[in-house]
Amino acid sequence: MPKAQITIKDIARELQVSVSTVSRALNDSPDLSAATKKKVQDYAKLHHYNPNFLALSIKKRESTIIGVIVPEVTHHFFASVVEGILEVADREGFSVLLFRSHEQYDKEVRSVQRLLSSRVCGVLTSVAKETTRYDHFQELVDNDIPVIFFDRICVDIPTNRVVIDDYAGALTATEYLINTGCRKIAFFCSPMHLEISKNRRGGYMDALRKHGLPVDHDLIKICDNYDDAIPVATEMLQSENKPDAFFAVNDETALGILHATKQLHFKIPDEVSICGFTDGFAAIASDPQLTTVGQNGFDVGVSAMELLLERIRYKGADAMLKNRIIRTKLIVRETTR
Amino acid sequence: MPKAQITIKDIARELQVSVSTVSRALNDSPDLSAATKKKVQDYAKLHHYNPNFLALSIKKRESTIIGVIVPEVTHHFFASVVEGILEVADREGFSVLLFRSHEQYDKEVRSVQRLLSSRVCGVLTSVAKETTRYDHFQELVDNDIPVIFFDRICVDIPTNRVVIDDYAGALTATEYLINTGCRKIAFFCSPMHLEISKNRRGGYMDALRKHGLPVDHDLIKICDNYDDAIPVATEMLQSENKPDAFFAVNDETALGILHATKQLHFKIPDEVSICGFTDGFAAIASDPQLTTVGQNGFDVGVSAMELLLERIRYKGADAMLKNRIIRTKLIVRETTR
DNA sequence: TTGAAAGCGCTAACAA
DNA sequence: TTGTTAGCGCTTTCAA
Repeated sequence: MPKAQITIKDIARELQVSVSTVSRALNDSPDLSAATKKKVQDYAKLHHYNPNFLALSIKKRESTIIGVIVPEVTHHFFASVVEGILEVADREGFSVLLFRSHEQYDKEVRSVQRLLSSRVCGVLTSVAKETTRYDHFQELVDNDIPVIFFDRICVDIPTNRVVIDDYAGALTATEYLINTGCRKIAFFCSPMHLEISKNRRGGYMDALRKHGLPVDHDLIKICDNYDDAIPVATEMLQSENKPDAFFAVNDETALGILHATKQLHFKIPDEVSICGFTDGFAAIASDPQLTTVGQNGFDVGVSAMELLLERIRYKGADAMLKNRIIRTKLIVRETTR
Repeated sequence: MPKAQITIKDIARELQVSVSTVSRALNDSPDLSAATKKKVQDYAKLHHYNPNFLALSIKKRESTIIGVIVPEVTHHFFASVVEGILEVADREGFSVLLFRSHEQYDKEVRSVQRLLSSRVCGVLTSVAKETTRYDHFQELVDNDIPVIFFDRICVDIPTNRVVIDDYAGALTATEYLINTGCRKIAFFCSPMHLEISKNRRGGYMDALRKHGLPVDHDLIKICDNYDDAIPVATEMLQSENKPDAFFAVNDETALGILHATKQLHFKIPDEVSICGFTDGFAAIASDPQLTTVGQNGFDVGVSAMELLLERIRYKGADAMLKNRIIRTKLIVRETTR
């Protein structure tokens, strides 16, 4: 923060009025002569006066900066969420302090620390894969800073959450696979301590049960990225217990499976069906185009931000432990029958 | 910023010492008895004291928040840049206030305004497509706030820049197409007022000239996204003047062209070669996999942030109008011979 | 080794 | 209608 920008004090001095007069004029206070007000406002505009948000925050003990921590910015889903958040924030006059945990616990803790020191008025976050303790988030709550979890939520802390309807999304997708004739459906997902993994697996399993299909645990793999998916899928496809369909926790993984399947010259979707989760641009770019469960990240961001605004504005209105569920949509393209 | 967090004043009161003692202890000042220092530090730790960055900034007249404005967070390249920035920022103790212009001039102006009010210590940005006036950026410079442009730079303002080597990238890619036998190479790019368009077109044209090929302006289109590319490419492929290669300003556009080409059943790469620019995940997901000019967004972000740190730390060291050029790398995959 | 006090930019009683 | 003043959390002279 170099060469100080112009302050109300500067204006007061130049215009030979008191700082409070300037403050009132700039805040368009009613008890002020129109002439004075105009004089000050004109001068301010002319000299590009910008209110110092830092001073304002410290004085009014409330800031207009919200903190956001995401695991990874380059993941299409999280990038969309951030865009949704920025959209609402911009409209409502808030700014966003962004952090990336890179899936690491200690980075997440450090980010929370900075957020605390920055006196943000709220935090929106999706927890890192590595994280299994939640004291840092609890500290935010203890300091009365509203926390909204989205997607990768933390069930230990009672607060607002915005989740994708993982269970329903997985159930619908799996049922679709079953209804199109698949019988041995493999499931690739993230580590099981994450709620989204539990929920998606729940949907997957219930779909199988509902249709009288056995749950084969050899068909369930912890594998959630492109590179790892290729060898894992290859091995499964060459085994005795070859699946006739794959359902993956994200598009990258599904596309890795697709790659492996094509290399082994299996017909898609006739011999092997594949379904992803997310619906990023790559799902359209692939050939055959990927069937996937679309999760609208932008809406998640918008909802999370809206929930936060409610918390900030009607703080009296107790609890407000509202949750929001964002519906998914099965987008059938070419990797399923 | 709800229920005030603990302050040095609270600590001073509880410990029956003065605020200056607390301040000194927390800053590990040498002229203080070890006992007092320890007492204060222990108390602070125990009670989760977090220094108030706002107060600090206002007092020291320097903040540790940098502003970043990108056109779009969901574009893979920009998301990578943001990650690079966050990486260095985190390591060096800075926080990032993120804005998205959504390619709109007025949003960009509003973002700069907020950055000014937030008293950030520097700004990293890539200008919106819509932007043709630069007063808002000039205002940052006028207030001695270091501005670093990356990728979509602004040549009117003398400051640091980090650019992709667009010219060389385009030249290399075009030459590769020529060397593999392509003779009628179409070029799809963004609006011409952007420097990146000029530079990439420059590389494209120079490659043609160097190899004695004519520049056919019917083969140059302003078209830079997936959806628009499909009809435009389709029409070209059905015309008399059918190109035997396409070079596009980004992967999305190249993938749109790929889609159109496949629909018309042209053999790729034998009848039609395609080359993109960026190298996002979709380039790997596509089939055939996309040949593209890889631009390392992460490195751009890292370089931009490093340049900013130099500016902040050695502000005396005059000018420092260093630029950084990030090299591209032609990644040959399956859409070229 | 410690404390008192001023001041960063701003707002909001309280006075005038 | 306007000014004076205190104070938000903190650092930093200057004194003690």
